[in-house]
Amino acid sequence: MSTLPDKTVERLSQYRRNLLICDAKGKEHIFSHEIANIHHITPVQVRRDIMLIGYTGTLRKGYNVKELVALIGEILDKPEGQNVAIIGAGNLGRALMKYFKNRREKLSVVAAFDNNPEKIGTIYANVEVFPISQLKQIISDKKISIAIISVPVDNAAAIADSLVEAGIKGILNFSPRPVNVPEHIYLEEYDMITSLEKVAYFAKNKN
Amino acid sequence: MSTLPDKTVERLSQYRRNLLICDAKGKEHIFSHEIANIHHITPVQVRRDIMLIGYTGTLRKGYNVKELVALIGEILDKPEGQNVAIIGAGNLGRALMKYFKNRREKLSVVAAFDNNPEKIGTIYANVEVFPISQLKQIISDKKISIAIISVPVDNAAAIADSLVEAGIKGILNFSPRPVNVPEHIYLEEYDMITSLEKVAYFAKNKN
DNA sequence: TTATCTTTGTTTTATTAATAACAACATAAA
DNA sequence: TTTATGTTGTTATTAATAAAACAAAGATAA
Repeated sequence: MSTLPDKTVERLSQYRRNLLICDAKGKEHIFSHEIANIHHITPVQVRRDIMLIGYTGTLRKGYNVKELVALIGEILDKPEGQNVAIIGAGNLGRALMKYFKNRREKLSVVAAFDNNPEKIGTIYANVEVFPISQLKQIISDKKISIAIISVPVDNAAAIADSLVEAGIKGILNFSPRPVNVPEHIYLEEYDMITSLEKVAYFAKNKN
Repeated sequence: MSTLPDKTVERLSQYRRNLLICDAKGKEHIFSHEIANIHHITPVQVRRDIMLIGYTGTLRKGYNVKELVALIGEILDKPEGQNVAIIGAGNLGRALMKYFKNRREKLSVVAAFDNNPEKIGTIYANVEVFPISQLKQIISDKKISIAIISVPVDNAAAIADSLVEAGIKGILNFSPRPVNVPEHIYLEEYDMITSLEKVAYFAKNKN
């Protein structure tokens, strides 16, 4: 499977989340327009995404929920799983730990890091907090390939450098300043302030 | 000014953030390629965005930092300011309160809401926590036009309904299930799980 | 049996966003 | 004075994304 479009990957993740809920409710089949309604998009978009991953529904019943979930899993997940570290155990870091706890079988938060001595050694949502000085060691020991940066903005750049050095493969940066990483590392930046300012801008002119 | 492209609005918010840092450092002028480097985009993109808001730099010195910040403010901000409420004072909610504290003159978090009796009446990052039962009253009293949803996923839909009823103009939803709001309200959804799964997908095949 | 309805899968078109190309201009250097 | 350099502002092109259009197929009902 050649790499899928960015936006399709995002939507597949979202489809799966809600398909799992449908499955838990005992729903066996689902139509493209039902999926579309949940996500505020068009049914065509849904069918196109599903086409791209090579799944085929049945004409009268739509898509088999379990099968579709399984196939999205094959596409998105790495069979042997991926381990995640959260750098920064402040409010945001802890929110993330709770969020991701037992969320996905193939994606586990296995360590957190912080500089605050009071936090080191504590366990939150099953995740132990280590000192940042041990970053490289533990990333290697625990075979961590993905990191989430949730430290204050002034520390983000240094953390990113350490992560690169430690051999991380993907970074999700929540700090509001972009970080620099080499080409071979996948970097996703998300900035809450920008999201809020965007809402403010578009809400400004609403009657 | 007709409405700007989505992505341009996002970038303007980011430009401003970093221009303010430049200004604080005493930097008076900045070139498009300097801005571009910070944000990992092309100088053309920067110039195009700046063109769209009608600002003009000088040929040899680039853009005047203070002037550009002021103009972005005129574009993004509402002159009389906008008030924000955060619904859900858990880890994520508190992270947001801290994040936005004194961040923008024209965008102030003026109330938080939660159902937990222990949290009600407490003040975090200068923001008081009110019971959700008072949502409508306080949104009206404090002239709040923007809300951030950071409650557990099962409560998000009901909160969204209340917010709509309370006359909110824009919503930023951090819960992982999309909410339904009428057309006349601006809705931005952001889902951390999707971001992480996206990083995992694209990092998966890195060597 | 035939017609109708509904839904999928896929191609075509439209929209949005990013990039490239380049003229205009000011400064500095020759 | 003339040429070279580097930057902006803007138009043109390309790429990415979403939407529309529609054929195919199977179920249902007439």
